[in-house]
Amino acid sequence: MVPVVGVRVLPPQPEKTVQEPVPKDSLKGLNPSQIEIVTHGEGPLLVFAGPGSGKTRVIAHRIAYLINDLSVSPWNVLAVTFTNKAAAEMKKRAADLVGDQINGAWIGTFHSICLRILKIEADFLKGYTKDFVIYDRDDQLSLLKSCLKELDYGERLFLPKGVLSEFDAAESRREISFKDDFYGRRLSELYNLYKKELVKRNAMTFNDLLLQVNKLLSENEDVCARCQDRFSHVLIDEYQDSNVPQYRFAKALSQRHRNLFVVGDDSQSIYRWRGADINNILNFESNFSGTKIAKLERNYRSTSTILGIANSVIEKNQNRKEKTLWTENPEGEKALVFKALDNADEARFVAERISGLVKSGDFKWSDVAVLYRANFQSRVIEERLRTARIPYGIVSGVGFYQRAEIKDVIAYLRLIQNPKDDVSFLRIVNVPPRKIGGVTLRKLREASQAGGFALFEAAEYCQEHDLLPAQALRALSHFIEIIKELGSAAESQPVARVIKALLARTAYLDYLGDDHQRAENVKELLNAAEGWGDITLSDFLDLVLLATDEDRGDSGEEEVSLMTIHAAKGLEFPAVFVVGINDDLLPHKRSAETLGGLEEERRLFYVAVTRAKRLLYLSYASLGNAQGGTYHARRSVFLNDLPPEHVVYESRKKELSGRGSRSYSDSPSEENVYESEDAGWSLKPGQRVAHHIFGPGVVKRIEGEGDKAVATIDFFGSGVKKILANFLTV
DNA sequence: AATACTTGGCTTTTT
DNA sequence: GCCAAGTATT
Repeated sequence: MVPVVGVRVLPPQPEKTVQEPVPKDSLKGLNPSQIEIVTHGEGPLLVFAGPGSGKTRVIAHRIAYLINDLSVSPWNVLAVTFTNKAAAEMKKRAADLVGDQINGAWIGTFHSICLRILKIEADFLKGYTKDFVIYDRDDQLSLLKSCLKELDYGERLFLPKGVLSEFDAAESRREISFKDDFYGRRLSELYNLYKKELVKRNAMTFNDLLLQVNKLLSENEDVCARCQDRFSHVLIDEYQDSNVPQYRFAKALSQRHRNLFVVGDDSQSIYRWRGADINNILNFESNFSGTKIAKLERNYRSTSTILGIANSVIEKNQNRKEKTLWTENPEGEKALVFKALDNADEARFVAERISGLVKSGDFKWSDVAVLYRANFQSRVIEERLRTARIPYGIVSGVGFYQRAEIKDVIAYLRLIQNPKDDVSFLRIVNVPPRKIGGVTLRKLREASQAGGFALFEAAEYCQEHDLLPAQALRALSHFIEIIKELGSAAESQPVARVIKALLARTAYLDYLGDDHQRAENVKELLNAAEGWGDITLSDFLDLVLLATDEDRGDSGEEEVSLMTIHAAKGLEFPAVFVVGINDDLLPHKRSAETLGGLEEERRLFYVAVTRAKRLLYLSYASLGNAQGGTYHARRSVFLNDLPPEHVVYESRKKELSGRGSRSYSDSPSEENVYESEDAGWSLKPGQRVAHHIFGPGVVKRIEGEGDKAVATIDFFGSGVKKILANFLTV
């Protein structure tokens, strides 16, 4: 019952506005710091909300407070999140407090909000019509591939995936630009072509939704004023995950009324690799003058033991806002650190313990989660859980809308709505097979380039002017006919009818043959369309293209959840196993390549630890096996940061008949043997060391101590480099 | 259009 | 060392 640390620092209370502070329902069940936040007056507010501190609750209550207590019209409220799931949750929680009024407010993801704005203001868009479609990653890749073909750069230098991530990186920077070197200039040329082609196809990428709105807001005063007036109160969740365009969007919208309410936790910022900029939250104060700051540090989720571990893990990071989680929850069990012989042994440990937990009667399968750094790690675990007959489910994987059969149907719908969509055209022109092959397509492409129109238009042209062999023409005419027919159906009928007609007309389900799962998926899509009632094709596409698998994680199924740590963010489980806490894996070896990479990995570990409510198991293998052979694996440096009083160490003894033979010790002394073996801080000049990327070398100089020691190493072959001692093998 | 062979990549992934 | 995607071959 002892709080870990009880000191909370709140800034001086902002002066209360004229509104009467009479607590209504909107403040019911909140603690004092939460109330202070919910009843914040005017101006920007930044809330640092630790894990399990009631973050969603605070946002929902804030919305309710604005509407119920301050009589703000729901119409003036904008609440933004990153995922559909979070948006749905927020809306539901707010609806519980304000009822139907919530439907007046805009609550959604950055992308869905931007899409709505763009559709409303479509007249002011340059180059686009309001029928524009959204390209997902696969669509972008196939477009990019055709651009690469057109420019015909050197073979292997420009891999579509790599180029696309360069583009993503560029678009999340302050200015979209590339280096002025051989590679950069070409990238830039490629980028311009790619963007031009997107406009030509009347298609936007996910990024474009943000960029185009920002462009409108900055270039069109009327649109900007309309938006600013409309959204007098802007709320943003998970602010630490925002990127530069998202920050600009928030800034532009809130410029007039300055009521920007953001909630986040810099310690849970784990998405830098996809553009999130932790500085958005760290520099919020300087970006928005007059900012008030609040912290939510009381945790309602975990035992004080787990929080003690979490606190001491994250404390090692330099680039963070100081905060300390505390709780009035019981102390709970100590966390178990398990040293396994290898991955298989680790999996065995996990399976054994899960069985034990469930046998004890205190836990259901669904109370347990197994978390790992990288997807491939699930394989060994799965194998073991299967043999142990433990039901499990993998969270994530391919989303519903990513599946080939779903994308096919959607490609039909998109082409019907937007005949300029070449990517969709190419996807389905010969699906199901209708004898339109490479030769015909090449001719079509030539015609489209010569005449400056889209492939579908080129097909129509060829049809009218008899420009192709009779056989190809027949196949093509058939296809054109289907699309046109469905197009006119779409004008008067709801999507469900259109999809039905489309399936019938193309015999798509026959094409899938006896693959029942895939046929089921298509029927599921049809069900979804029917569920939306009289929705139009265009609205349906918008919904579907921004949708993801709903409810991940808590599927309600009676099974153990397996997922990456990234996928686990925002979730909680009574018992959590974090596996593979080895150097090179967590922290991942590639994290050493970027400045601040190690800190992000530590935040990832922090996120993993804070998912646990009651029991926490941390395991690692002493023998790794990856890419072929086995190798000597080191335990993660992060395990050095666990407070001794909160953990218990166990390891599997070698070569004892296996089953249940473990050594047990109450102190980490046994582990310390490994620590001194593994740790990088016993380095001396002249010593030979090795680095996983740069290979063997000799230590020249040491600066700093312990974790932060930096060694200057002369690598055989790759020259002199400065390396964090932690990343070296003695 | 289906099949065998080659090649490359191998952290995390939402919208 | 394994898998997926792309290419060549029939």
